[in-house]
Amino acid sequence: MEPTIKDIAKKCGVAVSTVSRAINNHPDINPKTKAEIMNTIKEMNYVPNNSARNLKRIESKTIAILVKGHINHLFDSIIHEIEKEINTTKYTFFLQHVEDYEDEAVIALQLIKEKRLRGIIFLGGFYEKNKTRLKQIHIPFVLCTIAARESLEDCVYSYFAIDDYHESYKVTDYLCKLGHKKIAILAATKDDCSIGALRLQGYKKALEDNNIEVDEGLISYMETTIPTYSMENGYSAMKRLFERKADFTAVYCISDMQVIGACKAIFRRGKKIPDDYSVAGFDGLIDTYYYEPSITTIKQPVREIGKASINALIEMIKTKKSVPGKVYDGELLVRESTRAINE
Amino acid sequence: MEPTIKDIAKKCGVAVSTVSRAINNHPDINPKTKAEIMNTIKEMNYVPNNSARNLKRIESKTIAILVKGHINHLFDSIIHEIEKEINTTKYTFFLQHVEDYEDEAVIALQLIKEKRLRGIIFLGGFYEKNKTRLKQIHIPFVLCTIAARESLEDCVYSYFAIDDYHESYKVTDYLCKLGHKKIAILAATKDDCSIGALRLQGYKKALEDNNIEVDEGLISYMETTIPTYSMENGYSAMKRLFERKADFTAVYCISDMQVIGACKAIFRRGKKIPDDYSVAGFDGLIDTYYYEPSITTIKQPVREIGKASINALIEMIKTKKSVPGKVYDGELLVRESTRAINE
DNA sequence: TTGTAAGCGTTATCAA
DNA sequence: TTGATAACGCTTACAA
Repeated sequence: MEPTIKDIAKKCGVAVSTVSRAINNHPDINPKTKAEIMNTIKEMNYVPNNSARNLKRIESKTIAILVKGHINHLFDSIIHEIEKEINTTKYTFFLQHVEDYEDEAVIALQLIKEKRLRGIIFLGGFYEKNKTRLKQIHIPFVLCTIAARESLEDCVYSYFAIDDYHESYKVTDYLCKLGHKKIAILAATKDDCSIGALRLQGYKKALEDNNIEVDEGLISYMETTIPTYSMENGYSAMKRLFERKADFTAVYCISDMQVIGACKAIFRRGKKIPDDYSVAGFDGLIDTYYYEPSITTIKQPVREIGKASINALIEMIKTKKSVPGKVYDGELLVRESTRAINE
Repeated sequence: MEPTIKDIAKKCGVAVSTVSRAINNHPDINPKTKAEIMNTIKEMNYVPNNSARNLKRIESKTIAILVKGHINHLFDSIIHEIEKEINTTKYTFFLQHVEDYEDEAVIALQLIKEKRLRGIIFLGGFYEKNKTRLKQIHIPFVLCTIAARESLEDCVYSYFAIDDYHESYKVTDYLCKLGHKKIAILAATKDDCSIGALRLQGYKKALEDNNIEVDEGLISYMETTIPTYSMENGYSAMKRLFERKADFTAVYCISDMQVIGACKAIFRRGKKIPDDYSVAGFDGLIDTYYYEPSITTIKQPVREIGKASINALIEMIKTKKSVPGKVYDGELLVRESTRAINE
């Protein structure tokens, strides 16, 4: 049987409260007793039961980061920033992945109880729907890379993200200004109603403003049977574009993972980038920098978003008041995969 | 204040035990009472406190996967397999990331207490050191992608991994057989004493067996200031190789992330792959398939390793007896980045 | 500086 | 089918 605090107390001939004081670094304890206790703790391999601790403790200093969806380089960078920033404070944090089909608000609610959380950062996910659940969260939270469109009256929260619509407009417009008239897009799934939809709308508006008619034949949607926003999906979408003999001189992919798959599909067809096709992505992942040719993309300001998120959260924990959110500008990274066209 | 089980009981005019029966799907409860209880639970937004549950519960059906280090596509694939497999059983699992500087055994010990774990899968990390801690783990565990060299007498455990030394030998030997005599390697950090060291040893042995002298000038170690096994590190290591005017016709990188960085460094220098340099990686990540040119690498059998790991764990939970581990063969994926050389 | 004892929110045992 | 009640392992007043 695993030793408990009682076993330690008994072995040391002290009360459990004394042992508790020892492990929690309370000041009012004889250093000698403490040393002795710590010793037998090591000896007996005692590990305090966290459930019991959490149950009893009034408040922790813990922050949770809930990450929606699977591995994602973009989030990875943001998490890295948050981590760096958090380590300069007295707070600790932990990561929790939330599957695509799970409701992040429900998980959050559970975690709040279980860990006595002080705050939460939501990375990805959401988009309008679970507002009701969100409202039940009575501790401060930040929506990170999620532009909160409606306001949540009773919540203490904030948000930091780019404007997906606007940034998408930006790349597409850049492609137009390069002289491209036939610009294909690798979009999200057809029924997407989150960032995928926003990015598609931005593309359409840019075309429109450049007097180019939107051609449904140049829109290739993600397959639902392949992991979303993956290289595989980009490859497949590109291939389908070719198969239906679509006529275009540039492709814009709404994510950097897709764009890499798309490039490969182009190469496989014996075509060159940017000579035959100009290609652009979205997110600013390092992968596009290392690809050959390096790929033009929109860089999300991950450092700023990460930093702002955690700082706002800590501020809100202190003041118990919402902090105004912020929408950031993305940066168009012009690289080797796009070129001007003259017809 | 958050509602507790007591509040629900009071509101429904029943005892707490009845509420408990309702939320835990016990058979001995009147469906009508249950329905009523579930209703007010929803109404009051009651969420059971997991800490209290874990504290009281005798046994869970929970398995933990402890992942060492940061995001890693290789682990991602394995986790995916484990997940699929676990979902066919009555067990549930959760992922926990362990920072490079944390001791996975310590975390495991805590988790066992806190969550009443039935089993653990360790993904990455370890390598000899924390044997003492490991021995304290009295529930079944699997070392995944970690070849356990010594045996842990009192533990119920298993391991599934490739033979890093042997596989590394395999790629290097392939390069030799292609006619390359001057083969550089992008290795791990100089002080590495885990898979990085094993892969370096395999490289050396292969050269030796092919009557090629190991040239320290052709070994480029990872920088400790850059994230390990990253594209950045590969790029940097490759650049340093060029800067010191190393003479070689092939480069072997001990990980697929590094190899992508290395390729870029080669392109930046105006050289071609495989015309000027043959390039090979290690791990079999999908990224190398989508790169242009596609990159020769050693594919780890992630499906098999993932499946075997979880199946062995469940077997061990049942029988309380260790299951023999297995060392898998990697597969040499010959692609476009390597070519024969004639001098 | 230390000990006693109450209680955190559950589940499990037993009796009704 | 239900209810009362004793744990689970810990922290924390309060008393000594």
